Amino acid sequence: MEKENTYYGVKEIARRANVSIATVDRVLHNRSGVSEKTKKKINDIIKELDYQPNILASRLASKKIISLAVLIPRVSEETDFWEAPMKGITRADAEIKKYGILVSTFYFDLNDAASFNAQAAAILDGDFKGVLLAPSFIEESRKFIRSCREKKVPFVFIDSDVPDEDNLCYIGPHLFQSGYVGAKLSTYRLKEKHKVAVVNISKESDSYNYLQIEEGFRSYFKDKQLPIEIIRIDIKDTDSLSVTRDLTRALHDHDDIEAIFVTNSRVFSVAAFLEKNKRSDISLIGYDYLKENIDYLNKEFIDFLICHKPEEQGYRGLMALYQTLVLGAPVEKTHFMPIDIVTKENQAFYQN
Amino acid sequence: MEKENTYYGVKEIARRANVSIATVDRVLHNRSGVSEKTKKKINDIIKELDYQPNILASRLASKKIISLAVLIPRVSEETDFWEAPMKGITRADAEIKKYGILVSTFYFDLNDAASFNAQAAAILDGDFKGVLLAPSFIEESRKFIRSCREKKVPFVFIDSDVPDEDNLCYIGPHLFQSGYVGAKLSTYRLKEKHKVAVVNISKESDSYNYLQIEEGFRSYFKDKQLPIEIIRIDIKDTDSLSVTRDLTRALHDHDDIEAIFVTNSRVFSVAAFLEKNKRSDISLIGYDYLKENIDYLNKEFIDFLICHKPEEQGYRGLMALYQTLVLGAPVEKTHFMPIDIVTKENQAFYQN
DNA sequence: TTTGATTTCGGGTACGTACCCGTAAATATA
DNA sequence: TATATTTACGGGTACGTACCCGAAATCAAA
Repeated sequence: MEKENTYYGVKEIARRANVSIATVDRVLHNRSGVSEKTKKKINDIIKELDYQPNILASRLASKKIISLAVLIPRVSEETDFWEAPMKGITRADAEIKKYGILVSTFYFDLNDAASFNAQAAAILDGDFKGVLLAPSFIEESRKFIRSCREKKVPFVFIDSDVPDEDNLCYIGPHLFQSGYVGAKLSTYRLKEKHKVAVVNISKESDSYNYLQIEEGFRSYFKDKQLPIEIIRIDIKDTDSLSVTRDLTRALHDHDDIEAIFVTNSRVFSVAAFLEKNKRSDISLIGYDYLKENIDYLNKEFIDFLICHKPEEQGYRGLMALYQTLVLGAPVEKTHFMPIDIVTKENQAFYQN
Repeated sequence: MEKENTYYGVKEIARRANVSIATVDRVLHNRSGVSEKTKKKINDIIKELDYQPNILASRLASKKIISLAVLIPRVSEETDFWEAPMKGITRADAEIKKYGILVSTFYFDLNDAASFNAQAAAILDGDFKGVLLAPSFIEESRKFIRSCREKKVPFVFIDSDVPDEDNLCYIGPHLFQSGYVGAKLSTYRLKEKHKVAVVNISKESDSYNYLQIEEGFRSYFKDKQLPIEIIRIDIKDTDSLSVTRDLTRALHDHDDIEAIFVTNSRVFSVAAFLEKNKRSDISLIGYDYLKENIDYLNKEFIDFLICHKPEEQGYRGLMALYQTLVLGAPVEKTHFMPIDIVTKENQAFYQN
């Protein structure tokens, strides 16, 4: 593009190196057929001119399709949380389609690690140039990304991190600090009893994510040296009967709980319980901008929702792959999402 | 691009219409030299095929530069609020530069409407295809955008709206609801006195923006039927001596104020006052993610900052012009920004 | 030295659109 | 009717890069 005088094209490089543009092109794309001497000469000029490829021309001319795989949980009856990342992915897909990018989505069942493995295998069978994944199953994910690494396929994590991996990027919350924020929010309606509950509604009580959130939650009270008693409530069965049974027992054993902090998006089932039992005196904090949660927020049975922009995570995850594969631009290794505080008053304008 | 079988190019349209691609091109760009009969035939085929231009090819081939003007306040000694929108604008500029877009920025002084007019005139003198502006001066803005409208130059507002104008888009907060959120936040530390102050630190006490925020603030207490007494404090001179003088007087007259809501980003000067007078018992809420404000947030002299993502506004404003001028895509008339609640605990991850 | 194989290199075409310029056809004027 | 003007249309080139294929040069083997 001659619209900017400081940009040179392959023609100028070829002129200075006394070769054809075909040779310059071979060097740019690391194809064979150029002598080491010529290659060095061209690379020096590329560096000297700070050559920047014209992406429009490049993608127009190239017949290569860049296939990307997305590996995320399927939207389930229990939670439609995964609708939001998918929405972001669809948005990014529409934006980058014009560059010859083809996105394929592979869903797995959050309750079935075998489905994750099956879809991971399908991805490895295909010719994908990049992978965006939610590493819900840590060990299975490690196995999958080892294969990606061997094939030199960049991968991006969303929603949760797998520590010490060579991922291109992690885009998700800082979970410890998220729990810390939860603790602060649970103090706003504390009166005198100073007892709060941490509720984990999940088949797995000690997942890596949950532990970090709880650790952050407890740290707040320790840092502030607040005389708060924290009751941990584990609810393994996620159906509403079980939630009712377990909460009934816990609130009977601890009848002076003033606030409840739910560590994931199933806070609506606690809110339903509080509504049914006319316990609007208990402050409730949980996660995620889901329709059920918003409904209880508006009815004031939930005080705060903590949200990490899952839609934006999906969008940014795919854009990170585009940035590295198409633009050849650097990507920030870790992108922590904001820890958003959503209330009844500001929820209408929340951007997930 | 034959990568997607459902996309047809100008060649296919020409083939079906039995004309050359040059004629198709003339129709696509509304240039003269095509008979009505041929034009209709081509347009019918365009509609039938749902032809979508290849933007990469289009901008590569076109020699036209699309100039956009940005008209925003200069960063001042009083506030560097306007750094953030500029940052977003720069980011968008880098992203869309490859499409042949040239962005020029015109700054005005927030204390001098004449500077706004001078820059507006300079913009009208140039050949700009779109304008992004902060309509800080309402009447001057109306005059400017009337000229834009006559020249058929689309314009986008950020930060505040000018009602009933033919702007392409408004990207900014819903100010009434923002004040409403501020009121809710001011209740969290109310104990018994139930008296709160609304502080306006500005040369103009009745600006359109301020009035909407205060109206929202008052509406919250009215809606909840809370027995709250609201004290309005107007501070016309914005230097710290005046702030100290006016706050001292106000707190003397109302020594039972439990919370202060500042209607703009100058909340740091109230925080400085509270710090100096050891008034950590007063809850303080204000606006904007500025360094001074964050410092007082971390020292717990500010409880909450309400933020509207000014950087994102700048980014989206410019992207809206790109969308309409380059992509020919529809743009949503009003885009209300989130009303973000920033606390000491979540500020580190806030995305402005 | 001759022949065959491999490597290096460049011309040319392609991508999908933008736009210039020349030519033919249609229309207006003398 | 002849001439001048205007309109409609198409061929061709351009944009900056990607990549194929053929030719020339170099290297290795007989």
